[in-house]
Amino acid sequence: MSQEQILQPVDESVGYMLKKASTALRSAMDQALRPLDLTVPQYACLEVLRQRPGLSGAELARAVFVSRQSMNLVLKGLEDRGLLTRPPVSGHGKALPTELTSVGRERLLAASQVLGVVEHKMLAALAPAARRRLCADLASIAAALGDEAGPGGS
Amino acid sequence: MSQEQILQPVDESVGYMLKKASTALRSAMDQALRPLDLTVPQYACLEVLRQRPGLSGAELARAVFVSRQSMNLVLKGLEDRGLLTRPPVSGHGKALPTELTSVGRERLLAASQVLGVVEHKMLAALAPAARRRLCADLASIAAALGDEAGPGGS
DNA sequence: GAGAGTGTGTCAACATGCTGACACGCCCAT
DNA sequence: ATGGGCGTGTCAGCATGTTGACACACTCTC
Repeated sequence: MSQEQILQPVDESVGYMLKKASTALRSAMDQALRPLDLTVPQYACLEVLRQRPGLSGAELARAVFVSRQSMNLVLKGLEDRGLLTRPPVSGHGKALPTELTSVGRERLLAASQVLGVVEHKMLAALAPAARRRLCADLASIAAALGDEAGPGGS
Repeated sequence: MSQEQILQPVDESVGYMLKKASTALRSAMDQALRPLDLTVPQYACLEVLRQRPGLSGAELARAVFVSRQSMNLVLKGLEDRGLLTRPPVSGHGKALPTELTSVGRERLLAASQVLGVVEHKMLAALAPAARRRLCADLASIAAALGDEAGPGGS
């Protein structure tokens, strides 16, 4: 029942620093993407879609850690702007495979380059080996906490 | 103009894993705190307040990465439940030093123990040295991206 | 062929959080 | 004492995201 390490300052807590780093990255990405009229979820959606074309909205949602509904809004916005296409089926309940348009691919490329700058800035102080180690550690954390994290819908 | 490392799968992107780990942690903490009727921001608020009693709402907001307004709602909720006290001043524009009540300290202790389990689970695969290294790396990332991240209010 | 089971897209309601803007108190320089 | 600058608390409006629920399509089993 001893107080263990409860007294440690928050700056030494992995959880706190994780939140801090994540918030900083999110903010930096948002700022970098603003000139391109893209939000972070929108970019993430495009990026996942490039790597795995034809994905349905629900699968996309799981990959980007949002709910199906939010992803639907994102997709709607991107579709209206001509960055991706979905087969215009009238009925519900049918998977709508989504694909990037050439405009979408182009926009994604621009976004990748802008975000490359951000990532470089973020990792400038870390050697390649340290980066891989960090990535592996983060993966370990995510796995240990149960992979089914995030908003799982219904 | 070469495609550089654009083709790497998302699983090897530090940014992606950072988001994934952060989401997983947030989800796990939320679930762990639910029985105590506390949300993550509420817990964070209590924890910071324990380490630095008498903090004003705005300072608290910066420490927890939320806006003053959100923090105000959090504080209101916690005050109504008797977990903390603020001097009931009528006018605006004056800093209201906040302090934990004994009930608040007690609740915070319970939360710390519950979250200790989560943290242990999260870091089980990492040796102490690796934990410190991870923490330092995350701090490095946050610093490199500019410390003034997060919702900065007006 | 009929049935359950799973996955999907959509609607409504709700919760959370932020941006913008305002009024007020404190502090320092004049 | 008086003015400006800064920090703070609060209000209104809006955007985003989630939970819960429903209708429909596909597949597998009997």
